[in-house]
Amino acid sequence: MTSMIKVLLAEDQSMVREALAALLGLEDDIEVVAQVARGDQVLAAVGAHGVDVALLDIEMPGCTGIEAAARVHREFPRVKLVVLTTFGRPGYLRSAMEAGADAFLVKDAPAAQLAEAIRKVLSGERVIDPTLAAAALAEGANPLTEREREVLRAAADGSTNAELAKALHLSQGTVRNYLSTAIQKLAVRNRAEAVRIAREKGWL
Amino acid sequence: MTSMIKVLLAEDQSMVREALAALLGLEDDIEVVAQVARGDQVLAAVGAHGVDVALLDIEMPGCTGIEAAARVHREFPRVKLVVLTTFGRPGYLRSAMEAGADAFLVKDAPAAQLAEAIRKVLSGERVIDPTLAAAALAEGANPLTEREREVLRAAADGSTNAELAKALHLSQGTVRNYLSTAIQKLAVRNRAEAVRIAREKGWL
DNA sequence: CGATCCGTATGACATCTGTCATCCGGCACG
DNA sequence: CGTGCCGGATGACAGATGTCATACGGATCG
Repeated sequence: MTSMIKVLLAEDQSMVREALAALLGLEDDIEVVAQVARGDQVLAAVGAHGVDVALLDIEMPGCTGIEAAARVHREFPRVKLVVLTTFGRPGYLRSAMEAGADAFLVKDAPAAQLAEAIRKVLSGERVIDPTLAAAALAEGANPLTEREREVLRAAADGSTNAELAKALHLSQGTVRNYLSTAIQKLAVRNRAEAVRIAREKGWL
Repeated sequence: MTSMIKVLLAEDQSMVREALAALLGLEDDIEVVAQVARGDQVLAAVGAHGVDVALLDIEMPGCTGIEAAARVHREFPRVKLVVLTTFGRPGYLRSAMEAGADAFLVKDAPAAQLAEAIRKVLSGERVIDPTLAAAALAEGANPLTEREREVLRAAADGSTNAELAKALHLSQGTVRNYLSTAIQKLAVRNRAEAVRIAREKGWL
């Protein structure tokens, strides 16, 4: 072979990360040259190792894989980005694409698709599950405003209106208004459902 | 070597499952003889392949890895059980141990501990993260009654009292009473927090 | 410039939620 | 046998939540 494909692996759970490394290690044209456990370590590692492809989990401490993807895309536009996630939320796919991802894989998919996706993005292809792509398009864009998202996110842990108001420097009435509009936009009956639905769609 | 250690791998996410298989495949005394993606397929697979060790993820469709562990323990008491989970919830550890697990690992732990744990349980040892064990002991037992757990579980998706009452064949007042006592036992201020805390502790 | 949307806020109102006291029947434990 | 605890229920009450109308300043867009 002319040269190995250099891959960075970003995933917070060591066992999964090292297992994925073992999996990719079985491919004789792929070499895992760096592993990180936090989103905020991705950029530095990409710079340090001259990687060809970054494989990014979404759920990570530090920053999400999507944010990391956006940064890498800005700083190193030639590095290919594969986003890997547990949750096939259409909103995630949308954000990942906006962040410049070249492939979007769910961990439910067969392992063989991983190496395959790495080779495909390197040859300029994009890799997206067609079912997910359809779902993302069918779902439409996130209807929530930035503020509504913030309030909903803050309300997710069961905080009361008074606590939300204090935390976000808003009046209690305003908090209620935002939650009310969010509840209506999501067509649900209370904040708890709103949080759940927004999460499921990847809108939070 | 005299004989390979036969391992069953139960984990719903194909990519993770096959990656773990690749990882274990690197060990020359371990052989993954079966893989399943659902909890309710574990028992049959254990019976069919004469496995020495079953490696069980907790979060799985069909039934949880803990339930699967309990069944295997009843039917095949000589099969060693390693429970693997994303979440280091003390309540999970407790339930896993009660189900007859020999080892309890979190996916955060270094990959090397996996093969190590498999060898240790086969030699009769138990493998438990000491930090987690301490947390499980410090936390005490689940204070919620079966009914309180059920109601809380049903309330987790944001259902209203009326819906809960209908779904559980209870009066609305009774639903409120159960939620109220659960809220007090968990020392929180509303059902949303109660759900969150109970989840975190693995009491749901 | 006017229309529209966002962020913020208030007040009033209806409904939902959480608490408490109280009750019943059943079951377990000393 | 009494004393608890659990499952189940009712009614009353206070406080939290959700809805609606309305308002104002700023931004954006035609």
